[in-house]
Amino acid sequence: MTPRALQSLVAIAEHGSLSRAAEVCHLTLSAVSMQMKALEAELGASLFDRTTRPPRLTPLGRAAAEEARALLAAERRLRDLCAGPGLAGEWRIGFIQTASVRILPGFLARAAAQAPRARFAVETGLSESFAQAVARGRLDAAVITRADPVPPGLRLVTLASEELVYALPPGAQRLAPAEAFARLRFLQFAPETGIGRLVAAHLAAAGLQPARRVVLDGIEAIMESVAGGLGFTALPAPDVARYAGPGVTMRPMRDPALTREVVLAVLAGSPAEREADRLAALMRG
Amino acid sequence: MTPRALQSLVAIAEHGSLSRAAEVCHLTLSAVSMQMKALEAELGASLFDRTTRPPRLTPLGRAAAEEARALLAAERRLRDLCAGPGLAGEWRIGFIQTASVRILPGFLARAAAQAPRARFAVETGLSESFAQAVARGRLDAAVITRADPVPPGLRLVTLASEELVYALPPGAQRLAPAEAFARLRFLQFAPETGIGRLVAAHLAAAGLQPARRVVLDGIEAIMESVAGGLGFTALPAPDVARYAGPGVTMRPMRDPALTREVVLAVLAGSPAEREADRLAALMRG
DNA sequence: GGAATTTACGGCACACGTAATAATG
DNA sequence: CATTATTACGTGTGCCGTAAATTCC
Repeated sequence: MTPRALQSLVAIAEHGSLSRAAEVCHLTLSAVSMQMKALEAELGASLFDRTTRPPRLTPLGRAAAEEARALLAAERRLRDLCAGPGLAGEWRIGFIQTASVRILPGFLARAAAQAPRARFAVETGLSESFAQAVARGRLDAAVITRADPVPPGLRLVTLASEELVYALPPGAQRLAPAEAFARLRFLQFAPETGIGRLVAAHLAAAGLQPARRVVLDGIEAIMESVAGGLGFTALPAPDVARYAGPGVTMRPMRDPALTREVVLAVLAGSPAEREADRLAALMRG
Repeated sequence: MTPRALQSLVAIAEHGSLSRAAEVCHLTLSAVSMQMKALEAELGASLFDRTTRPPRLTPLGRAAAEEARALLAAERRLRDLCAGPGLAGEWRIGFIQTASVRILPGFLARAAAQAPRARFAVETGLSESFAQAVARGRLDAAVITRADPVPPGLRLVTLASEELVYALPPGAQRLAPAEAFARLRFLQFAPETGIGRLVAAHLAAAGLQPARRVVLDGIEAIMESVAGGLGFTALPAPDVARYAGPGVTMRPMRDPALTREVVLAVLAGSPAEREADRLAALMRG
């Protein structure tokens, strides 16, 4: 049951004789004859009626040729999958929350158009666990917030650099940040997230002690709370812009400025590293 | 790209390492390693990330394993098609008109239940051309009206013996056949058909000369015409019974009696001959 | 008799096991 | 240091081409 024998069987079904099939397959008539004999022996069935010249396919032989066609089509699909240029295969990619909203849809759309032989199994989660998953090979790549130190073995490709800004609730437009920390609730993004960790470290380094603090684990929830006057926050400017309600004001951070990098993380030395730039290009748009 | 190598690839995808795959496939670790190396060379793609132990499948490798699964499933379908007992394959069978109405539906229903691995490509036509088609191998079998002499090389299995009867129109119940031939139109089934030929030969042998004759090529059309009073006819009793309208009377032929045999014709010596009895059993019900 | 298929035979390629070596965790 | 994979090497299987024998038309 070598693929070549099945190819010959299909050729016989198409051309009606072993000799013509042999020509088409660039084989000797003798080789084709032996292939068919071996095939019949292996399948334990008679595929040909040999009481006539040329031998005719039996009903079973015709059906077998049909199945052989399907098998050969599967083989061609396998070859095509690997042969073509560009991204191919099943990519397991993690996206942090902000990226799943701002990057993922465009990425999938562009990938479907420009890399039709690639499929994507996407999951959402936190930067830290994604970094570990990429390092361990459970994921091929992940879009995360860059955190120092860079885990060893990971290569990072920057997708975007985003300035963090304060978002102040309605009625607090004039409030200086220092006053805000004294007088308002600080709505803090959960510190197990990349952004949350960055903000917490920033506060500690700048010696900023919020009078009151509420920890939330969703950006949209935080911004809705800001719009509702519950307090202020510090988040990437694009997210603030995305979710800011009426009356919410955006104020650059000057204590000092803080940016977060959205990066694509891949395992250094892995095959994914060679495709990292291509993936990043699809993610940037 | 031998099937065994693909089997190994799938096993690696399932079990996560070459060594476990080798166990499962009853192969040496070395053999599996070489299979994968050969596979990558043939496909021109790297399926494994070998910077780690055990090597991990690349995204392309995972997708390739998926396609390999499909290919192996196709192989299993081919084996299953040929392995099982009973009728299998694609049978090209011809049915004459009367058989297509009275035998074909039940045959297909019983075959679907009792021979699920068989498919049937059915066509309708005339006994004579079907006999030729079976003799030439264009059809595997045909249900036809037996005609003497039996074409050489054909084997016939009787499915049914049907008496031919006269069908007389409303108002002619009392008419003796001899009178009918003198006074009524004879609605004759087209003589290129098996029944038509039989009837024509019978008339000639019995010296019966219809006063007027109309040739039609459909049994239903003939019987509708009889019911409409256009004339009388001679047809197999089951067909007359099937289509007889109100007032139509059936009268046995006594000049002398005439029967037609419905037979299954197969090519002697062909693989189909070995299945002829099984086919006939499915046709008789 | 002639075309097509099957059988016989020889060579070559290749898949696999054993064993030694290398690389990763 | 143990586990796992790769490389080296030898053997046997089996695929295929050439050529002779056979079979059907």
